[in-house]
Amino acid sequence: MARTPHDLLRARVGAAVASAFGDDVEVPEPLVVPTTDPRHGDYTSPVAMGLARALGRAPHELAQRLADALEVSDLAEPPEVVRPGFVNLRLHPRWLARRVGELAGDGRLGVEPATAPTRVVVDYSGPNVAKAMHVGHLRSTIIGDSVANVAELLGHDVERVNHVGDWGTQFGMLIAHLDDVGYRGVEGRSASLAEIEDLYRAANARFAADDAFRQRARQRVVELQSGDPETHSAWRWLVALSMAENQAVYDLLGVHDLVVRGESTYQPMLAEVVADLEAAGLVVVDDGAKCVFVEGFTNAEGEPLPLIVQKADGGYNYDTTDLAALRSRAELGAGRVVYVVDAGQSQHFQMVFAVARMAGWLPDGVEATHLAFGLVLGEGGRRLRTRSGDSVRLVDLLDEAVQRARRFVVERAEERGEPVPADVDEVARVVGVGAVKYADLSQHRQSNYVLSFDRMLSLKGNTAPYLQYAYARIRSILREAGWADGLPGEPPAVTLDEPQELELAKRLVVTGDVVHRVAEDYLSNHLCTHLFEVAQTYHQFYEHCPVLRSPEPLRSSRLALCAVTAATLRLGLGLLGIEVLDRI
RNA sequence: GCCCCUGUAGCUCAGUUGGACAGAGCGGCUGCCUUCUAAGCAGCGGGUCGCAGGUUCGAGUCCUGCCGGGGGCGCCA
Repeated sequence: MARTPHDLLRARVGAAVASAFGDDVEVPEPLVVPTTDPRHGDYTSPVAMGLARALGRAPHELAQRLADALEVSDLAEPPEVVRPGFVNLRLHPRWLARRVGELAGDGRLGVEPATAPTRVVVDYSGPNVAKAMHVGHLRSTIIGDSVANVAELLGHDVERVNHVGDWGTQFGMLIAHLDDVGYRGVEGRSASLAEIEDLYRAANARFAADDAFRQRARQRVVELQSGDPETHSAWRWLVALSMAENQAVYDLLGVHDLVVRGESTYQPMLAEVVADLEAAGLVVVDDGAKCVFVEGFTNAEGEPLPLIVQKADGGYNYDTTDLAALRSRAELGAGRVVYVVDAGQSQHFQMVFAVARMAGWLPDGVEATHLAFGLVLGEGGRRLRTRSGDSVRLVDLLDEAVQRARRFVVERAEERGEPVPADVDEVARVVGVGAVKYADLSQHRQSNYVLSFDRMLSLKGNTAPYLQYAYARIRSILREAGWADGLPGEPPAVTLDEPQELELAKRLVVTGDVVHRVAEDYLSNHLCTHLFEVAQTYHQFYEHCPVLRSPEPLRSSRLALCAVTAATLRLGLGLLGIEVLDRI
């Protein structure tokens, strides 16, 4: 049983409705909502207004009956019935104080495990072989990693899968081109990804212009698919080089446990996938291609739009691969499969999910979700590009953020006449990368996201540096008090006499609600807002309530508030994949 | 042409399954560093929630239409 105020009040109001109006009334949702205006208390129940019509009574009267039946004296002030028919609830300081004391000894900060843990596959990042990761992969990686973190905290069996683009017709031309420029049989040599990208561009150009080359490229695809050793080893060389370079990005981002299971993984299953679809009577041959038509999807001419599962030339495409991957994941026991892929693919995923359901590969209990996200835009509101028009490489973007953070730390030290900290590189990395991640995650996932170094590193407002700074400040106090390694024994009694203490406690107590909400809607910006509010409320507390200078037992009570705040920030930022520092 | 997303303060954006007088941050202006990190805090200004209808006790939120922005639309992934 969750013990967040929202959950508790929901249960109490539910019980009160049953006792006041009988079990058979249909209870209008929501039972309780947080208020927007503190004058209305902390939470309010609008159910009386929802019941007014069904029961043929005035809302105000029903609200009064509800309030009379409501048993909340242990956690809230007496309910207040107001105007149209709201029942307002204000949390009792004593309850809040006790709850904060409990959180001080709770590593989960009141985040209860999921009631029905399942296997969750999170498919994210998905870079392409022979291409440097660019900003498009940034959001997928950052968002996907956070989704996985949240699911993990709730006790799900989480699998982080990197569906790398390591297969396809493009390898035919690339390998054919390698032959011509002297790369044949030189798998031992090293090459930068930039070099490979140049080769890729050149291959592309030739493929478009040269018939003979096109023929050889196609031949190479056939050889690759049939497992020809020489072709295969060239392919493996490309994959290995690409992934080695990507690894640097993952290291910088602090992304771990991401298991590569690329498109090539599913090659052996494709023929069977198509055969099974045919056996199920779902396949229609159209212009030589094997198609599955899905109701409700049309093309630009208004004609039915198919998912093409086998091309006219016999080859497979990513529709087939994604079907095979989804089927495989369901077979391996996934209860939920989450795809973190840009919004441009949403029709594709809708169709893949639909076909998988038609084929019976996705039982009703298995949930497939496309977590769509918007584009990364430059400051002008256009797609982010370099001056030369290329897409921005992820390493360059992250490096710039880290460099800017470093410059700030150095400049601040100079202003204060202090030496530059010895760990300036570490601080710069944590702050710079954290800023990039937070700027993304604090934005609504579906909207296009305007990337601005100035804003994400502005160090003021709703940014990672602000939160990291708040954390470091708290840690400084805890260190001073000897609390840095944990509580000195049992959680101390907490008192909340100052308004700033009370406000802080109210924020600290709802982390469980917030995390569970984010686990459901996958909108990390709600978690960001919560952390920002916690930090902001903490800073107000910090200004008005001395901690170390206060006499006992007030000192310990305030230290407990500090400890819970620090732990909340660390937990929350951790869920976002953002590190914290004891000193900044 | 069809489908999806989107339009909220000068700028960037929040706004929980419809709930009370729409909120932040940035930028602008004014104060606060012999006191636990001023990357902070306190305060002042600023919005016909794209437009028009509709549903409802109640609409930024739901429905319809229109206007503007983004993305997608059969053998690339």
